[in-house]
Amino acid sequence: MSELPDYDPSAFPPFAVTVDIVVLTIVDDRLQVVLIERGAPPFQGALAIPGGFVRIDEDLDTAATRELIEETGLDYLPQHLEQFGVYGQPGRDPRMRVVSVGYVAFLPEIPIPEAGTDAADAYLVAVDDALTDPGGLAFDHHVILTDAVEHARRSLESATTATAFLPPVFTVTELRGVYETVWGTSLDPGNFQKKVIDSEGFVIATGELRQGPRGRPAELYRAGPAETIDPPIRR
Amino acid sequence: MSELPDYDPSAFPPFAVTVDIVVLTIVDDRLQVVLIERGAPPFQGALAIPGGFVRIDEDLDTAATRELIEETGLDYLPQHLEQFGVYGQPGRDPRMRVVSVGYVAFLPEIPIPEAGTDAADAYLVAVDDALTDPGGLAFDHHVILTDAVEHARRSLESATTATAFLPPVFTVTELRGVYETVWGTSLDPGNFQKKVIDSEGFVIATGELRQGPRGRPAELYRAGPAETIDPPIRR
DNA sequence: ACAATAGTGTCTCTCAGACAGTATCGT
DNA sequence: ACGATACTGTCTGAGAGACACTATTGT
Repeated sequence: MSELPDYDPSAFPPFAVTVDIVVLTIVDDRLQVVLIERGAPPFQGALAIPGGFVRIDEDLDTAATRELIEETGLDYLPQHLEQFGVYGQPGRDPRMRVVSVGYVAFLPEIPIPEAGTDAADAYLVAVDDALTDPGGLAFDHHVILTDAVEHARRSLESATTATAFLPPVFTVTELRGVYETVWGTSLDPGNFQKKVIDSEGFVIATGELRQGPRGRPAELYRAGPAETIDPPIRR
Repeated sequence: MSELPDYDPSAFPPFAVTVDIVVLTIVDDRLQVVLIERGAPPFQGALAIPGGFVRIDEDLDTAATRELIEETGLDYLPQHLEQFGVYGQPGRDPRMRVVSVGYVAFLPEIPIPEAGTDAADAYLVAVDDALTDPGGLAFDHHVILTDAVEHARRSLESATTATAFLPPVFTVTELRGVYETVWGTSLDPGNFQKKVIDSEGFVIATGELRQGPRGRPAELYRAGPAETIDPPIRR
């Protein structure tokens, strides 16, 4: 079958469609992901990326937003929720044919509830730890998490998504910390400062200062209107 | 419903899953796309991106490859077939809930059959023409084609995908023509030459020459092993 | 010789990276 | 005063773009 006209609507192959949400945040200078513990087979007791069925009258993005709010108890609409891939290998769910749309969300360090609205327990796990054992996650979630992190790393290069990891007001040093944590590199503070300030619309100075425990007070910024960084910041 | 354990496999929302293949090629220095004419409602007589149902035991990439071969009569495996997005808006197909996975393929100028294995007529249409009228394509295929072209444009910047538009052996001028056609810009011949030759593993000199209708003969190259271009070629 | 196409050399400007230097705080 | 952190200035080298120049063909 290769085109729509000649099909029987009652005989199409039965698929389930789900969204999986990779919620990334930075805590203790480590990139962390929200994982839930599965309470029933298959993969009972294993950690999994939160997700759920798309409702029959619901848009994919809407389903992703709904699931994110259900799982994290978020009380506002996430700014950065991006689709990064589709996973439909037959047998990836042993019970039936499931096609899953992968989304990645960037959140500031906020209180993530230990359990969502459903009975499952939710945890914040360092990405490095979650990926050490290739079979440590349920289903094909090891691949999905790997792809999500790579998507996030690339996104920081030419998009202004890094600010989504931070509260509304932040310092340049904190922004640099996001890059260093997500990329796993260290960046020159002086050069990063100039690059960010020169990049039109990336950050906006508030005029306020914040005093840290030591040293000169840092100027406070908020996210600017720009969505891309040109030229990009290189890893 | 937010997690898999507590669902009834016989009561999941019934979705159909399809793949849509945006086949891009360059003919007459214009970026062209393979479109088929729909023979039945809805959108009877309108042009549409070729696609079809994913079989119940078939991988998404396999389904895309199969559809591509069915639609174009290709007798080899395409090197560049990339997933670029998922389209699942309720109502995008008026008959039922269809989630479609978008793939884009790059082909050299080869004889595209005017009709595939099914009864539908197939055409090669300039992308600019196909996108002039926002309602000119069936379903949401205007959006899908727009996204596919943007994916292709970005792909040329930092990946070596441009060679997929050319035969196995080609000149640097022909490669530059791919960039100019896909990007809709004009590039400096001298600078492009140096950039491509200096880019490790992008192209490999064959030592052969090809004489055009006029001028100095051009050296012939074939695609190299590199998959990325670093630093990228900027638009 | 001349036009046309292929390819090289040269100059300039931008920008990333290295790193020294200055500013402003707490102790 | 001193250390720590924030920020600025300066130098250098890589690379993109503009463009002149050379190379090799057909007419």
